[in-house]
Amino acid sequence: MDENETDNSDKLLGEINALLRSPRPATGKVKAKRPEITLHQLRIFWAVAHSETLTKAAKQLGLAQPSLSQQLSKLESIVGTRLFDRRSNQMTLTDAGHYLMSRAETVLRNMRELEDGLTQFSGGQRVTVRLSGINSVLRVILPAAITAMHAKFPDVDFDIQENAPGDVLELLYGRRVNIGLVASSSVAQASVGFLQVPIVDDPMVLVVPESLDLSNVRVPARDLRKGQRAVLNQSIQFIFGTQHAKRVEDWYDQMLPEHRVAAQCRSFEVAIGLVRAGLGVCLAPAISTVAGAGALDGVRLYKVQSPPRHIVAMVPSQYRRLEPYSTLLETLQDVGASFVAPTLEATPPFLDRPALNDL
DNA sequence: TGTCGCAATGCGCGGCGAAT
DNA sequence: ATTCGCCGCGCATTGCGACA
Repeated sequence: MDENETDNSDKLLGEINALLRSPRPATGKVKAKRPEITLHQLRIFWAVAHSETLTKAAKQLGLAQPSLSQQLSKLESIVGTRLFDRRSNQMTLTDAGHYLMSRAETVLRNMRELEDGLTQFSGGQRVTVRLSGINSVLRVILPAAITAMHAKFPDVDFDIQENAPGDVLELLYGRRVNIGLVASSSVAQASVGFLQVPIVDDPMVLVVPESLDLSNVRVPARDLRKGQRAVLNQSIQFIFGTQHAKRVEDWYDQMLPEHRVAAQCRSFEVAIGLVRAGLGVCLAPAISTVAGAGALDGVRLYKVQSPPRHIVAMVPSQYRRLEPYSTLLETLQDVGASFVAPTLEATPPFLDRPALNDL
């Protein structure tokens, strides 16, 4: 972070308030205290702007919806204009709202960084690392990393949120979490001020019902029975974001040109259940196949010639050298390096060709 | 007499549930 | 989503007793 940005944070909130102070009326002996914009109001404003409804924002903040309504009303009365257009089930920013939004983000970001920066001076006090990531990485990589961290930093707590990749980035950019764990393909472009620390390469695998032996299949139409071909050509797509969904779809189109989408899932547990039941096959990241004992009964995992997904830790660049984040990143890398993918069967001959696109 | 510590009190703020 | 009434909490103020 730019040092000047921190200094400017205080000034900015002060300036917002100063600009709003109109000359006080001469009448009246007692000067009533003028209301000022508070950080609390800015946090609520930010949350509503991002979630677009008071109800969603209230859930996100852990407050009741009426409280948000009241705080927004206060903020609007201080500002002297509407910040949101109220439509049925949607709150959209007005021009004034957009103007405040750009300033509020700076204030909130700097406050968060100020709080985080001060943790290094907190001595024996407890520090909370806020972390958001996709389910599979949180389940497989994180536990070992946190165990190792507890040995080195017993006073560090973890606030862990499981989210879809888009939400992870949203939380990260809004400085509501310190670290995001996502696939690098989820990050559309290089984000200014953020580092991508590589954690683990996660190979893609094809999950099929146990009865569907593909080990010697060179031409499915010739080597498989009609019923087996039907199962192979029913894809159960394991998706999160639209970008990833498109790439997975391309892979199926190239490798199984006769396939049709039987189901779309957002959790591997559901997808693997459908595969086990014989509904179809599923292309999934290997890490997501690591589950509790017995979870992989009834299915086979095949290697595919598709580039691995790269799991990265997204962090604001200034955290790279700040404890305990720095050690946590190193620990995540150590755990990632020692990750052992489940035992996979060799790529079926008919799939033994490279896919055109990265997943 | 001035200072300190503690308890009681009042006020403002922000929370919530219910009603609209 | 907004409004209303109520409740709890935190803070400032006030009053009182103990002490130097």
